[in-house]
Amino acid sequence: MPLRNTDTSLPTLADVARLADVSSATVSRCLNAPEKVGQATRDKVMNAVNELGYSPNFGARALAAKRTNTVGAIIPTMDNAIFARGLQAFEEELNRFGMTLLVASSNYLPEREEEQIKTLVARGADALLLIGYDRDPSIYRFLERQGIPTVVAWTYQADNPLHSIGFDNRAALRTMADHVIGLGHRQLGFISAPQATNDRARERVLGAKDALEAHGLNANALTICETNYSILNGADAFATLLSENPEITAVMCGNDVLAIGALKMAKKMGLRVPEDISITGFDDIELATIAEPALTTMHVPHRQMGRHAARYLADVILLKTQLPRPLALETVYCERETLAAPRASK
Amino acid sequence: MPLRNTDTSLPTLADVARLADVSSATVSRCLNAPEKVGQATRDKVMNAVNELGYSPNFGARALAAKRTNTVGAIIPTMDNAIFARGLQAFEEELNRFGMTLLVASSNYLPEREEEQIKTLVARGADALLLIGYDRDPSIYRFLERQGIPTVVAWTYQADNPLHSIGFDNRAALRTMADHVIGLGHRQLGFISAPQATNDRARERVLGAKDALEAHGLNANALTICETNYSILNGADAFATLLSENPEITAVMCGNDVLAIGALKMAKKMGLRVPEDISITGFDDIELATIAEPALTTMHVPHRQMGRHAARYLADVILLKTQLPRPLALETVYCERETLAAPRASK
DNA sequence: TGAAAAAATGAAAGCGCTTACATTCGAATT
DNA sequence: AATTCGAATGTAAGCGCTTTCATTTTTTCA
Repeated sequence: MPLRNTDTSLPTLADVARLADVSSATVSRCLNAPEKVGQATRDKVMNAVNELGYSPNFGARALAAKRTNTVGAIIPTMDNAIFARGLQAFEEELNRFGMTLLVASSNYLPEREEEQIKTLVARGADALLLIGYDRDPSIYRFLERQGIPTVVAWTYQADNPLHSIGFDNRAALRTMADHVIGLGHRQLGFISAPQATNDRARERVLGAKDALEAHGLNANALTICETNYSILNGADAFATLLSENPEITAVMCGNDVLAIGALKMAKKMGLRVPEDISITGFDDIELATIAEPALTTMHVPHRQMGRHAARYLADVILLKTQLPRPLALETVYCERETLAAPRASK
Repeated sequence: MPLRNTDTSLPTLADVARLADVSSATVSRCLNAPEKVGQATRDKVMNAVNELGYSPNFGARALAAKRTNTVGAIIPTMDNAIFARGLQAFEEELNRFGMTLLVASSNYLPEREEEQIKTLVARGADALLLIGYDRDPSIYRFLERQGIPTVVAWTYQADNPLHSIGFDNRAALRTMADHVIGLGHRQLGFISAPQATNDRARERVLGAKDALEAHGLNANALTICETNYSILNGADAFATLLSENPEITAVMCGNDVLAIGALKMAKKMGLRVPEDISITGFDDIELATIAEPALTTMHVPHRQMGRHAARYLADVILLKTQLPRPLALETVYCERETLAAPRASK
C-alpha cells in the first residue's frame, strides 16, 4: 500500500495548481466553469486533480461562494412512511439540478423543528422545505431575514401568502366525509392529530365539519379525539371513542397510521369492519393496502408534491425566478374495504 | 416591521465583537469555550449576540476548526421502516454529544452509495455510519486516506477487522431455520435480497443452510429466490416459488417487507397461513405485528445498534479513543402466528 | 507588599476556496 | 503592419471563523 504523503492533510486547490503549473484561479474555474478554460489547460488540471485525488473542501467553498447547492427539508417524522415517498421524489428532482438534500426530522415538536431550521440554515442550506404552515411567526421572520427561500408542502391555502405546494386538506377530508355521510352514517368519530400546532390536522377536521353541515347535520354528530400519530395511539383512541360513544358507526382518521391502529383495535374488540363499524384513513401509504381489510382512504400526491417543490426551489435559487402562484394538487378518494353503509339496526 | 440593516448580509463574529467591544477571539471563546471567559465579558457578548441575532457561519467554522461535529449515515433505503428506528436512536445519541446527523440513502445501489459517501465526506462529515460490509475496497481506502472514522452496522463478523456494531446475521437466520425445521418442515423456500452486493443477505442464506446441515438435510431442501426488498417483489417471489415448487411447506424471508408481500400473496392464492404454508420474516418492524396473521420473525436490536454506533463514533472523534472490539448484539426469535408445523398430509 | 502564577483578553495568521480585476496573448480587423 | 478585441490566465483580496502566541490583568501566597 503506497502512501502518497506522510502528512495527514488532504490535497488542496493550491496543490493541484502547483502540480498542474497553473494558478489556483484556473483550477477553480476548471471545476466550476470548465468552459472558461482552454482545452489543454483543462486536461492538465484534470490530470492533476485525479493524480492527487483532490476533492474540494465544502466549507471553504461555501465560505467563498456564499452558496452551498444544498437544500434542507424538515419533516415531522421518519418513523412511518408518510413523508418518505414525497421526500424521495424531492431529492431526485433536486439532484437533477445539481443540488443536494439535507433531511432532519422534528418529531412533531415545534421547538425541535425550530432548532432544526436554525441548524440547517447555519449549515448553509440555500433553501428549505417545510411541512405545513403552522409555526411561530418569528421563524418566518428569521428565514426572511436570512434570505432563505422556503416552500411549505403537504398543504395548500389559497389565501396564504407563503409559497405552498400541496393539496387542500380541508377539501380532501370533506370529500371523504361526503362519502361517509352519503352512505348513511350519522354518528361519526374522528381521530385527529393534535390540532393546536398542526394546521393540516385542523383543516382536515374542518373538512369533516363542512360535510356535516352540507348534509344538515350538526356538530354533535362528530366526536373528535386527538392523539399523536402512531398505530398504538390510533388503537387507544378508537377504543376510547367507541366505549364513550357506542352509537358511532364510522370512525374517520386523520391519517392512515391512526386508521391502521383503529382497525387493529376494532378487530380486537370483536367488531367486524366494515359491517359493524366503518374506518377511513388519509394519505394512502403502503400500509393501507396491506391492512386487512384494505383501508379506504384519500390518496395524496406525494411524489408530485416532492417534484414540484424541488422545481420551485431550483427556480428560485438558480434563476431567481419567483414562480407566480402556490400550487394546488389533487387528492383522490380511494375506495377499498373499510367503508360501507352502517348496519340498518343501528 | 423594523428593518435592522439595509444590506442583506448576516451579522458576523466581527459585528458582535464590535458591539460588545471585545476582540473577535473573545466572542469565539464565548461561543465555544465559555469557561475561558470572564463572567462580565460573557454577559456582554451574549447580549450582543442576541441583539444581533447572530448565528455562526458553518462553513467558516468548519474551515477554521477542521471539524464539523457532523456525522453522516448512508442507509440503503428510507422507503420502509427497516432502518428508521435504528437511525433515530443513532441521532438521539449523537445529539447527546453535541453532534448532528446527516442522512443519505443509496437505494441499495453500490454506485449511488459511493457517490453519497463522497458527498458526505466533502461536506465535512467527521465520521460515517455505513450499513453492511460489502463495498468496493477502494472506498475503504478512500475513507482511510481521508481519516474518516467509520462504523459498519447491521452486521457483525468476528473475523472482520472493520469496526462493526450489529448482530450475527448468519446465526440469527440459523436460529429461525432451526425453529422451522424443528417443527417438521423439510422443503423450504427462501426469499432473499440479491446476495451479490449484500453481505447481510448472504449471511442469512448461509444461516439457513447451516441449520439444514445440522439437521442432516441437504441443499436440495432449500429453494432460494432473489429479489429486491419490497412488498410487491415479496409477493411475486412467493408466487413463483410456490408454483415451481409446490412441495414447499415453509417460506423464510430475508426481511419482513418481503414476508409481508409473501403473506399477502399466500392469501390471494387461497392458502391459509400457517395451516397450509408457513412464512417467516426478519427484522421485526412494526408492519410485522400489523400483518394478519402477525408475522413470526427475528427481532433485531435496532435502537441498541444505533446507540452503540453513536457512542463508538463519539469516542473516536471526541476522545480519540479507539474502542477495543466490534460489538455483537443479540437477535431474538419472535414467535407470532405465521409459523406452525406442516400439514401431516403433505 | 511584591513577585510569581494564573486567568482573561487581544492581535493576527491562517483555513481552502471564489471572483473581481488586471494582464497577457493570439486572432481578427482595417 | 498597426490596432483592436476577446479569450485565457494570473493576482490577490477577501469569505467568517478558530487558535496560537503575546500581552495585560487579576489572584495567590510567602
